[in-house]
Amino acid sequence: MTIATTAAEKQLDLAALRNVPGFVIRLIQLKFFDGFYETFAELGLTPATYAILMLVRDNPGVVPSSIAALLRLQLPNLTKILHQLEDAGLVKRSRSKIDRRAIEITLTSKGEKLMRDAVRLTAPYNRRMLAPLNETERSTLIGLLNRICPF
Amino acid sequence: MTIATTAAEKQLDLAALRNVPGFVIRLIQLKFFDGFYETFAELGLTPATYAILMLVRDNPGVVPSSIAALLRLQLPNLTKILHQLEDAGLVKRSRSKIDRRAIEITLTSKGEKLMRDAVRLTAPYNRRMLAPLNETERSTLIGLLNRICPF
DNA sequence: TATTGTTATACTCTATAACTATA
DNA sequence: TATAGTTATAGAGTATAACAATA
Repeated sequence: MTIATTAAEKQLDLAALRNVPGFVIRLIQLKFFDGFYETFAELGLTPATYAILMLVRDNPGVVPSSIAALLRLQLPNLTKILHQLEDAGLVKRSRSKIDRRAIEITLTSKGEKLMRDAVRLTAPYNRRMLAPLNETERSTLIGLLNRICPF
Repeated sequence: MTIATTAAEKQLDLAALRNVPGFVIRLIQLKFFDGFYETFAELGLTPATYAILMLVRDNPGVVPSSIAALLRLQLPNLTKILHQLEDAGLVKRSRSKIDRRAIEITLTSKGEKLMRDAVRLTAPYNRRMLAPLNETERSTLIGLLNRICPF
């Protein structure tokens, strides 16, 4: 006989952990990541590149240090990703004329097209992840999450 | 002059990303992890070991495959952690008499004491992470999160 | 034949230190 | 002297394959 591996089968007591938001949020985040790859893998996007490209789309000329601070990435790690995105022809890096240490990041037309495709997949993805909630509850959740989001 | 690195300083447009719950949840999760280490590092706990030990506390005799399935850990990775917890004297591993392939995990008295200490820190930690919300909003958020949590 | 747990290993993500060029 | 970005590297977390013991 197989040992049951789901909470329901095993009748595990999860009451304590369910009241630890950090634990619940971690499981939800894993669910969102799994769902993200199911939805966006066909575009070659990861959660990190999606966020970076969307940030660049809405803030053309943004510099790596700003991107890193907002997305909580270390600059060395972001540098590598930006070079990959440049190699893929999705972003352009150009020296700032104001501060020649800084690199201004913008989307290429290929990058813009990719993000248009990504945007089309975003609403269905969000709906699928929040499927257990009705429209009002989704809005409430998004509002509360933004209140505790660190920016 | 220093290039501003916070969203507020740079006046970055984040409207699109704020409406992507997966993105907001990722940032919140990083905040919870940072806060967790600030609070629980003195006890030597990580988010993973906290969850494992709490699960074992409430479900003595639970087997590794059940823990792994619930916490979304791969069994080989959990095996290593469980051996570390055993070496630290926090859990006991004993062969199941029903299925001699299975290992039943229980807390030692040292493990029980550690989790009593951890529980004392949990409520203040949760309150600190949810500080921007009032009591009603915290309950609403926890309820909604549990609705979309995958178990 | 399938499952539990283990070992070994590889891969990704993240973090840190040292360097350059610019300010 | 400090900052932006880069390079190299190390560490943690996660994933996969092969195996022994048991069902």
